[in-house]
Amino acid sequence: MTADADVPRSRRERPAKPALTRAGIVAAAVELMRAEGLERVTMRRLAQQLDTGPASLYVYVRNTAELHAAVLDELLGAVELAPEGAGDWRDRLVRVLTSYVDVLFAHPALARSALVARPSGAHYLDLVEALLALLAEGGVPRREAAWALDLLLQHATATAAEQATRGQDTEAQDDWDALTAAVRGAADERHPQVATHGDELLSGTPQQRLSWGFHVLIGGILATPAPE
Amino acid sequence: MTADADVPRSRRERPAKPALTRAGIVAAAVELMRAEGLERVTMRRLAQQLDTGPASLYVYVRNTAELHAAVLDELLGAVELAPEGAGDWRDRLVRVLTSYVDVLFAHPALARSALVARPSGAHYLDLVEALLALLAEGGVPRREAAWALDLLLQHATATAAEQATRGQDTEAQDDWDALTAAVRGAADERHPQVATHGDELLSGTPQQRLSWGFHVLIGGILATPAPE
DNA sequence: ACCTGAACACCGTTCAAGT
DNA sequence: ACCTGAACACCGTTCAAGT
Repeated sequence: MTADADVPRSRRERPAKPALTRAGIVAAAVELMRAEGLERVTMRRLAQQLDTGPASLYVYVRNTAELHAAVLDELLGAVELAPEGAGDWRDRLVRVLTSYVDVLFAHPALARSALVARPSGAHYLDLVEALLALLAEGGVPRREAAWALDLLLQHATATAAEQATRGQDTEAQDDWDALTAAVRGAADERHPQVATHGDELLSGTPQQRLSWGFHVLIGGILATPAPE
Repeated sequence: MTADADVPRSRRERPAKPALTRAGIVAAAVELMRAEGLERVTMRRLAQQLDTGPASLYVYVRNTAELHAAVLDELLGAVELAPEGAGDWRDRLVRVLTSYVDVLFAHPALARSALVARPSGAHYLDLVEALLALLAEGGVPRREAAWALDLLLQHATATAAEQATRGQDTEAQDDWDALTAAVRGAADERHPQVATHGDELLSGTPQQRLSWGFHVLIGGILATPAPE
């Protein structure tokens, strides 16, 4: 309080503009995303929020993709890496992955960016560590475990990216409608298999499919040796 | 030629501007993408190419996402649905999927859009039909086949989206460098598993990993009943 | 009825010039 | 040395007004 004495009045009207730091920028980006969604986290809007010009952000962040990656890693801090309760390594593996998907589900567009620019932040490394530990506990050999890691994370991330877009967007519903229409309308001689599988193609909840996918992968991983 | 007689000279200076049609727009979009990449296939640039204003395109295409979906379906016409040569259904399944990945590899950004807005065009339906036929041939029950379809296509599409971005972009190399640096630097007590798996995490060619992924999935699919 | 000029409301990124 | 105003080169989409 007393330190304000030598700050000019004009500067005290609003809370002092905090000095820019990478951490401050990322924190503001997270806040902005929670408030308005990732698509609003642009360099210009974020700069506005921080009471500066967009050029200033480039001192601390290489580009928009790097900014989004930093936001993602921040969120990954919420993943449950050591789920409580009983269960063998498979159950715990699925629970960690499901927690990861939950985090991505809550912030749609982030999952998409995770598919494109693979993260490499501290929280992501923690997640990798936890998953590798569970695979090791299950006796999965090192090479298979390393490759399995990518497969499991890919399934989780891609599912989040797909579902996330579907839930929110209005036009995602249009996509779905178009697909169901295409499936239903495929009862011609060109697509007999599509017609036969019609109901099954549209069946199951996202949760059921995600869970089945994880079990398919775990089963396959245990049974399929990597080359070399 | 003689039909040109009653066309004013000013209109004959350049080749007659063809009437806009959805097919014409999509064809021009494909051409533009082959020449300059998907990121250049914007409404404005495409309109310029077609010698009109961007607003005119909205008469035939709902939005940019739909345009890109139409371009993707066009390209999917090149997927090898009935690969020649011997091999059981698994081999042929992997070959169809690999052909699909090859098509996406050739046009990076398209794979990303396929993950987000699930296509529903004619060529996509042909692909689905071919995959379901192979799964049926392998004795996979209807429900499992329907769900497996999504799993297989998701793996193929996501891999293409990841790899595609990595190959081209300059900053994708930066991502990779950051990741390898993170893995190499993880030899601390916080990430012992990452350190242990260091070499394996970075091992294998994209082709080896893709192929292994398909075999993991096929094995898992055959062994994992869907719920209900 | 069909088409589109012009406008609205934005973007990312760079760099010369300031402090 | 550090920071940033202003500019460059773009976007998607809408709608009133034209033919």
